[in-house]
Amino acid sequence: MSAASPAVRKQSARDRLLAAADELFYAEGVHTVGIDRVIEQAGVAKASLYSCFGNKDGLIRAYLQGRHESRQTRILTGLERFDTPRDRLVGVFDVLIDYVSAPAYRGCAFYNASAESEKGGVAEEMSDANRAWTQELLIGLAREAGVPDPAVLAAQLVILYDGASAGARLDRHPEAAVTARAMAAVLVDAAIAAL
Amino acid sequence: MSAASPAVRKQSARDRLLAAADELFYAEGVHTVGIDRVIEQAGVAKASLYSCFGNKDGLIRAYLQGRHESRQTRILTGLERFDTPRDRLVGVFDVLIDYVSAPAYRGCAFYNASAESEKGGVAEEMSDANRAWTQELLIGLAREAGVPDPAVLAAQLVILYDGASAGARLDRHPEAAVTARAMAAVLVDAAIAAL
DNA sequence: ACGATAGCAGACAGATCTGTCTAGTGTCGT
DNA sequence: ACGACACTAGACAGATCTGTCTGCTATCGT
Repeated sequence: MSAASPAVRKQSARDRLLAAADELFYAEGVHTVGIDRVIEQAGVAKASLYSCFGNKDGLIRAYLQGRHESRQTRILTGLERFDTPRDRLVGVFDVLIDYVSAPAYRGCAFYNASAESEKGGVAEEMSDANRAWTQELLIGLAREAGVPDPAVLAAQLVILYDGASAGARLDRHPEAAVTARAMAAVLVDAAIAAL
Repeated sequence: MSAASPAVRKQSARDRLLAAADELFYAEGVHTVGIDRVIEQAGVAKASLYSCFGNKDGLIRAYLQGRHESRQTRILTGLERFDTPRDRLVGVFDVLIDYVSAPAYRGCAFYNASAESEKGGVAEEMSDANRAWTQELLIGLAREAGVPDPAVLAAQLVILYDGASAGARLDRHPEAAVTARAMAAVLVDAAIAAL
């Protein structure tokens, strides 16, 4: 009962705003969706939005930051059920298959956001951070698996990952992710066998 | 001279409009760029735009149709220098490397356009046509190469292609395409060797 | 010479978007 | 009881966007 959490009553305006932005921005695009739509769905006053996030760019940043964090936990917890580094490397694609199979899947939130933002904006910055995290995750797993050149394997897996993500989006079907998982398994096993 | 070409003088308003739209829409997004920017860059009256294309959606459709056709010729002519079906399959990735290495490269025009358009719109329709063409091209080349299952190889190459395209965009560097080409070569050779 | 066609210039309507501001409400800790 | 705080409701300004409309000009085929 410390003074740490000031508003446990229902949900702060900030949280409702973020939830609405997450849904609308992802489904229809950060530029297509206007401020009014967000505050209406969140049931929040416009002044609250600007008090919490400064401006629309701040809201977009928070939206992408939230996507980044939820993706990290989704992958990390999804990987817990696998025992070996080899299985975890391939398991990243199992998590991806789940993700792109959701009916609401509309591609990579970071790619989408930067496709409709200007060069060098918030979207690019957040996307870079997200990609760096993925790359390091894969390199770390590859190193644990003891493959000769972890960075090379990781680069190849990133291509499969991006291809699966984009393909599932454009085809509106998760098949590409299933194919990518199979390709990733072959690649990982070959790299491990090359010891 | 027949009555076939009515305006050889300089360049029709339609052509200038299309050139301006191609540049601006690709560089900044179909939704971000307004009609006024396009007509200003084209040096054309607003009424001409609406007389030529009906509305903005019509201009977007024509822009994507133009991208589709120029991509077809770029790939087809780029493939002419290769002699065997095997080399042409891998050659698709050589053409891709050239494309993503251009400083103005900003990812797949169809993905970008559909990322900022609503579901079921023009962008999706044009993207579907473009992807179907690519898939059929790869299946045809794989069949010519005599691989056991052309559709499977084509599906795998599409993933590499999409991954290279998206990766080069997000990393702002063509490296992913080079890696994808190497992966494609391994895949194609393995499929041919499996005869 | 004379329509027909294509194009230009720009005002205008109506919608929509971001961001600001005022004024008021309810809840908390003290 | 009271001040601080978070929030609400909505008007408002100013910009921007799509699309229409009027009026004018130049060129081309016949």
